[in-house]
Amino acid sequence: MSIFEKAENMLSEKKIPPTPMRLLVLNEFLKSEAAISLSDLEDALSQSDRSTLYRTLKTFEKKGLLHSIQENNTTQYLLCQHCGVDFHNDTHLHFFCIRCKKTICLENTNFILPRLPKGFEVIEYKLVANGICPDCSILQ
Amino acid sequence: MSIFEKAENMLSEKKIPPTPMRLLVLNEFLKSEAAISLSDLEDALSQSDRSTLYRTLKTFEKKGLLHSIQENNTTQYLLCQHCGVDFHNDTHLHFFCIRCKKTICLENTNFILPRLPKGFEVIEYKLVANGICPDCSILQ
DNA sequence: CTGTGTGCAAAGGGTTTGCAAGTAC
DNA sequence: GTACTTGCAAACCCTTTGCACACAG
Repeated sequence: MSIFEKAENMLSEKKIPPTPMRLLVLNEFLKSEAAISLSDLEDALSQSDRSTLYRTLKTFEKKGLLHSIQENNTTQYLLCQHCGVDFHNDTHLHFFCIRCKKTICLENTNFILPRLPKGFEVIEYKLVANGICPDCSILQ
Repeated sequence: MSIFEKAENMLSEKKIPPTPMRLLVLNEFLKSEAAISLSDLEDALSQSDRSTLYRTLKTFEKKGLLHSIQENNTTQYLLCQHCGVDFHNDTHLHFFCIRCKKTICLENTNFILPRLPKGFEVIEYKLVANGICPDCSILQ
């Protein structure tokens, strides 16, 4: 299955009508290991319009294809692992490297979630650690 | 001990030279249960200059008096509990209410932190849950 | 025809910096 | 005098929206 077919499948799974623009954007996420911000996307798809990219990201997030983390004064988007429409389930840790400014998901780092005080209804967890990633650590 | 004296003590503990401006800002944090953004601070201290407030917040954060969380497209600052200069130790959960837009610390919700893959050096955790807080939940 | 997606332009908001004047040691 | 603090102004960047046009069912 090509990456293109994979993208189409992912969109239809999430009930997102596929368009060339959306396939293009989703391909960027499939190619990337790190989180992608709107600016990153503009750079990668320089011929595309910013507001279209913005709305594409919002659509993807709303439909549970992407989740977002705010760090470094921007919103960074990552592919969801186990999210549904209007339902996010990303209780794993994200890592933001203060040197290379990349954000990645750390799979297999699920937290044992604490019990919250009565009355708090959690919709979504956004768990970030920042520090220095292995690549930047080696470079000293 | 007055709130004013308390603020002075806190500043000197963190080796931050006390100025009227800084005492004013710290008082806002001592009065507030919720996180405070730069905009909030501007509203509360409307006679003060934005960049001065901005630099005050940055100084406080750097010295370990405040820590920050990014949510709702802004940086929100909260009083640290156990942080030192250039050393943050806030592994408790923060809660951002999507209705009232307030962010608070949930004390006594320390996570059992997962073991990270080799090579990742964590400087600081920023753990946020968003959802609906008890106050807003009651209001329906 | 109607709802959806896209492109262009602009507004809005938050963050950050340069510079000059003021203050403290 | 020197270092630090503050105020003013402006720049910068990211996010968001309005509107018109294109496209698909």
